Amino acid sequence: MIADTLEELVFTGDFSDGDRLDEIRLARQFNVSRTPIREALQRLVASGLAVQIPRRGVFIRQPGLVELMEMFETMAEIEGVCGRLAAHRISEEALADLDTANARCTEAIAADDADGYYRENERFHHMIYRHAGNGFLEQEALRLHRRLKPFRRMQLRLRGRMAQSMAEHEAVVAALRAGEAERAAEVLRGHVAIQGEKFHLLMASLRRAAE
Amino acid sequence: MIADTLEELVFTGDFSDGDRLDEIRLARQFNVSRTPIREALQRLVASGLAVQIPRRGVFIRQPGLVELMEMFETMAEIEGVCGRLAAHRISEEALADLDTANARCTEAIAADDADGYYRENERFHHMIYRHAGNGFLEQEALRLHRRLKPFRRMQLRLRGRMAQSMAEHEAVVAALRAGEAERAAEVLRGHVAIQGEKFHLLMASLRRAAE
DNA sequence: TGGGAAAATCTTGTATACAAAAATCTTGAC
DNA sequence: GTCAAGATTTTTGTATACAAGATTTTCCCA
Repeated sequence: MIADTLEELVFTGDFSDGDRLDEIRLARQFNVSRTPIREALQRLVASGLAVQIPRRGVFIRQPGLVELMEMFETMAEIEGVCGRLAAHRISEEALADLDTANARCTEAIAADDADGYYRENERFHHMIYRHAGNGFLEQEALRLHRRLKPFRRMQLRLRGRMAQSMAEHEAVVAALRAGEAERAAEVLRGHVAIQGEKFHLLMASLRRAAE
Repeated sequence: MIADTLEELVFTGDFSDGDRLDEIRLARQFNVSRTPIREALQRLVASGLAVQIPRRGVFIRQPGLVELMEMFETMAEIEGVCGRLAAHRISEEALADLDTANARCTEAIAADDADGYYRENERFHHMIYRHAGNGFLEQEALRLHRRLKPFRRMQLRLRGRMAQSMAEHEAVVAALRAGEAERAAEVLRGHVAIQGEKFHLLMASLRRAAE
């Protein structure tokens, strides 16, 4: 529970890169002893959100731009794999569910409801992972998806990105429905890879604005 | 350090599925207090080798056959991805290194040196991960590779498997050298997928022998 | 004799105390 | 005034004590 709260704090940017997570201070903050804090910190380290330097403490570690791009590329490849497998394994009902999610996405765009859009978008991707028909792969995909969540949301703010994303979703469903595995893989891979590129773009423009 | 030892014990089969890892007993065994044992157990849980049930303890959790097959399939897909990326990104020197590793593998087969074969085989795969040119993907590949290690070794015992595996390795290098990304991906995927199938075969025959 | 409730025991989870290592501060010499 | 060595403080890592929940045992009654 404490680990989740700390994770939230890292994601929401309350901690910045290189900050030391002081056990005693956190213990006071959460009104517990150091022991549960240490367990929470170990979880953060295990999930890659922090690094532990022996006898020095644990430091939060925000991924740099290059690492983020690597993570987006990996996510794109994994989604591609899920798409290729799903093309062979997905059921008719599941395809209908994907259509439903997409319809709700379109509604959300019309209503200018970014949160709603994001929620249904997430459902869409989770369904693809699920219907790859490989529970282990699904878990790995979910893990990485979750890790990239705060960064993925940012690029959705770009003008016209939501509509573009929707079109890509529909191409994915079309390929899956046709059972065209390689096309499904390629479309999904591109759909995620472009998120990484858009994110990169966003960061570059932000950096330029800061100067 | 204790976590590594425990991991070893799990891999070498000193613990079987569902065993409870008694903190007090382990503490006595390692001559330390419960605190470091608890930290080690948390690591095992984080790496998926054990599950923790609150107020009940942590239990070791060997993956069942279906999960293992899922893991092999995932590994095959990830290696395929590494191969596809590496086909575009690998250097001439690295290709030469792959050849060297393969040559050593052949020698090891001639000398009937299973350990040596396995060591060079591992180097081969690690190099492919490395030259996919994506540090994050590399780490993920290494993680899964490591997790599957004890099971991968088993299938190498099958008669003729080492020679077959070697031929596949050479096909991989040929595709990489030609820069044929899709072929490299397919060959590598097949190379790992067949390991899963062989492993399945082995388990089935072992089960039949037990009856 | 079987079933169930209560007590005893065991085990996890948390707090705290202590040891060792790292970081910081102080003091002295040049 | 600056640098370095030693002392002090801070901080992590480990041991131990205690609390709360889970399990087992025991005992009573039908």
